[in-house]
Amino acid sequence: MARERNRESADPLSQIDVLAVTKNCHNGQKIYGQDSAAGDWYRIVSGAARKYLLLADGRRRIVDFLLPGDFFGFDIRNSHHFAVESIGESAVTFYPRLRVEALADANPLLGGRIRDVAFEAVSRSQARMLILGRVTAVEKLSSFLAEMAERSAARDTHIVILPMSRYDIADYLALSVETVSRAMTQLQHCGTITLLGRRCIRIADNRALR
Amino acid sequence: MARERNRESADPLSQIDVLAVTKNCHNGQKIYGQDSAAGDWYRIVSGAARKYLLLADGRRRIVDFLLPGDFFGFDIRNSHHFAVESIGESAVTFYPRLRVEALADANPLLGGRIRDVAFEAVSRSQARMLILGRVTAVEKLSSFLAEMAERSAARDTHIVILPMSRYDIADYLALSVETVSRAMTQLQHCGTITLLGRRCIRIADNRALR
DNA sequence: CGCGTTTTTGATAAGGGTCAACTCCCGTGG
DNA sequence: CCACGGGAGTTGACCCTTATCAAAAACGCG
Repeated sequence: MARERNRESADPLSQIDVLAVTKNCHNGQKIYGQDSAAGDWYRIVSGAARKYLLLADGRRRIVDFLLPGDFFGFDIRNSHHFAVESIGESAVTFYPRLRVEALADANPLLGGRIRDVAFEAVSRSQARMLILGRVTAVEKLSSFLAEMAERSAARDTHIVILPMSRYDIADYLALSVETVSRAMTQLQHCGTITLLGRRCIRIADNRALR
Repeated sequence: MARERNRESADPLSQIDVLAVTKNCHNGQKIYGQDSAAGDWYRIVSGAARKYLLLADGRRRIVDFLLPGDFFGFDIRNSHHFAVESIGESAVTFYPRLRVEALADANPLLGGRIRDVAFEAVSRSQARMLILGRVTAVEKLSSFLAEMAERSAARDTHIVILPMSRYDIADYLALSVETVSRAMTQLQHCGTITLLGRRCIRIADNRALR
């Protein structure tokens, strides 16, 4: 009985799962691009993805890293056309937008949850802007690592696994790869972090990171 | 936004106006701050406002300029607490959040429109991130002016009136005031813009701006 | 083991921050 | 009406951070 009540009081958001299809993506595979007819919303199940834009001069700007649980694809109608592609192996759920909206229209609880998800996206986006607004490279990288630690705080908060390459981080922070690398070693020398592997970091001094 | 208001004689969004109160704000007046109980959504009617955050080191980061028609206040539950204050004289409408949500629950069309507003906020936020990600000061300022021209394209697209000070622009672009000023004169020397007044700009070469 | 990619390290030059001085604009009050 | 004052905006000089070019080192994969 108690279990059934729990199921009923479960997140209304799970209602839309019946409409969804989940696909596996390999490294670099495009989930959606500029050309996409864009009838879907998406959610990362496992792995990671990057939302990016190629500038006229050939540079690449990554505007968001998508991690498990993150929804995306709200910005389709935006004048700037982003593309999203998988980082390594990942699993992504596709939600048909029209059918989800129809369901939301019929169910206020679900509609409210979708609003919340959108508001969350706004919050994340503005938090990211604060990172970009920081002055020095070390500050930018520190903020980035703190953000990653917070977002992937499934288990040990002190260990952060970075799914993305240094190039990805550079394009995200608007820095050069070399500067990212230098900032990383500098943080290690200061004793703020410890590099367990090239993409695995232990946060030694959480306070210094923020 | 203005276009959408004109699109149909009865935008479902106008339903929430009956719940709203509009207030006049003077220069620098706080519309909401960290302490706010945060039971409201807001919309700029006239004038402008800045959404900002004071950093530990005393610097100020402006994450958004609010212009007529813009909704804000969605991010109240965010861990980063922003404050919003009026730039010059402005008029702001206050919408009681709970009552608006109740209305949205009862009216799917309204709920959908509110989702759209939230999605728009995401889009704007990501467009802003692209500006911050630009490399040189001239590029940043160019993008900013282009954004302002587009957002305030009520009448002549070529004339842009900046409600905010150079200091505001600097804190928005993560530059120093001096650099903003230098970039402004540089754009003028290149013939891209013409300064009609200190806060009034004519865009001479729209293509060069982007 | 050897090759290519990723990451790190080094040297140089350019762009922006900082400090300082100056000009412009606007409102105030004599 | 004009002088004054203060904030806003501009310009200049100097130093520090970062991008860029270049190369070496570490790692992954066959």
